[in-house]
Amino acid sequence: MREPTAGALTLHERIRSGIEQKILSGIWKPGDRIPSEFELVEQYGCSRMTVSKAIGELVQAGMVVRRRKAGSFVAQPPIHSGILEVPDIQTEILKRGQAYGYVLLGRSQRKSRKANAVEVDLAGNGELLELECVHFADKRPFAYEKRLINISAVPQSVDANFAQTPPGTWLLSHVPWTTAEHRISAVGADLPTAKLLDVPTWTPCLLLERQTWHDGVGVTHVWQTFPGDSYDLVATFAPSRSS
Amino acid sequence: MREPTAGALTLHERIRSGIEQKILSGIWKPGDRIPSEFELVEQYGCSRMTVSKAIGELVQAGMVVRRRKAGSFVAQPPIHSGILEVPDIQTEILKRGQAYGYVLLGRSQRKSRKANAVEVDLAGNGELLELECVHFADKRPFAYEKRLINISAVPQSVDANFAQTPPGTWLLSHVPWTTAEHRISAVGADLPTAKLLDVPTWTPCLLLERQTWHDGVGVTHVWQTFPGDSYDLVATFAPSRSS
DNA sequence: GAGTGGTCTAGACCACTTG
DNA sequence: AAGTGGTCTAGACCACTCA
Repeated sequence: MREPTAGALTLHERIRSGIEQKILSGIWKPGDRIPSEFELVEQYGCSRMTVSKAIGELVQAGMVVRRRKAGSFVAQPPIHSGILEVPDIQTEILKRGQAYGYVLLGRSQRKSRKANAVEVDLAGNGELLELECVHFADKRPFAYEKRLINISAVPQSVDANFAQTPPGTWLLSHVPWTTAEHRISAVGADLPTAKLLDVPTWTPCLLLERQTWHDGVGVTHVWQTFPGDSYDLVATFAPSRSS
Repeated sequence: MREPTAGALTLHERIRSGIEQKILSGIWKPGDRIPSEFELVEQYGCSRMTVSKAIGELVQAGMVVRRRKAGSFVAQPPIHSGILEVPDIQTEILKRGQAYGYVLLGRSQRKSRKANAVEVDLAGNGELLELECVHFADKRPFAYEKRLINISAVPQSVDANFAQTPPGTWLLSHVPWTTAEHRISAVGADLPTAKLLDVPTWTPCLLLERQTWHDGVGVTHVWQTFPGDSYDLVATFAPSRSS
């Protein structure tokens, strides 16, 4: 019993990894039921504790929820995993009790430019969708957004109606389980941005730059500019972390 | 065997919680060895699996590290738990390969002012230590910092030599396992700040405001102003989270 | 070498919740 | 009522690593 650490992975790690792959690759979607512990016990020919441990880790990672009698299910992906609350702007504004508005300024489809490191990093030399828009809270400009979408990662995006749905909101519901990197800095609003945001030129603004991946593939790269007084990013840390 | 869900906590939760309390309260300090699994088995009169599960959760939470033969130890507290990298400024600058410098501008001890919500929230109506300083990277101003310390939470701070050690660095090594809340916004540098940072007035700056607690008690509240072009906050998210 | 954690088993009973 | 997860036990063997 027990192979000599087969494949450098322990049994519960292999079980965990198997389920994780199904989820991250999108084969099992949020809300889908995963096999019951008994089914996995049969499939892997191990004891129930081992399966339970594997699933338990996925629960702690927030990828799975378990319900007695019902079974275990793929979790709804959190809004960028819940620590730094940088969610969808529409959601954020509505949560503040303000009216949300949105105007699409531009939309174009083109090849990524070799000279542009960001574009190459996002989409190689494939096709890009470029979007520009402004978000409004209670009729006042709240953020200016410029976004690139890697079309090969999200082919449906070419048919999406971004005149009605903001791209961030649309992407959230079409590409779950993403990894993201955020970069936050302070900039002065240049003339065109200032005009769009209805603030004086050179007003201090938060610039939030975010690159998103799904399954290792670049999905979108977005620049959002917020007037400094209209938006705070808040993050709370308790002593806790997993690997 | 097995009380009827005694105290609403399961056995492994009680074991976990017991150890956690010892760590969070500072009775067991980073690097200290915690009892071996066998000792805990005897102490709680349960099986080893149960103890192992409790410790395993603390490992996943990053509060404990286990080493074969040696035992299990209280982990070194992470720099504010590793997601939003807002570490100690000195560490950050040295990591960039720049020379670190620091000047203490002011230091005073006084009562917290009732009219000031931040001060009351931090220290009730107790004593405060107020510090102002500037951090330098390669001889150039990097950040202006204003800080309040709750003396009753960190009595040793009144004797600390902040002319030599920056308060952030000092606190990190004297008050581990803190909880923190960050608030990030963009502001223009006012005249005194601009002079200290050696930038033009009204330069866009990141304002990072951080309140820190230890064991439920306010420790420090700090405002750090960074010229917008000299500092980016970076945060990476993978699909994972614990409770 | 001996002590520690790491993993795993084959059971058991319980509690929840859904059908 | 039955199926599911939740917890726990009392063992076992292994692998690492410190003394």
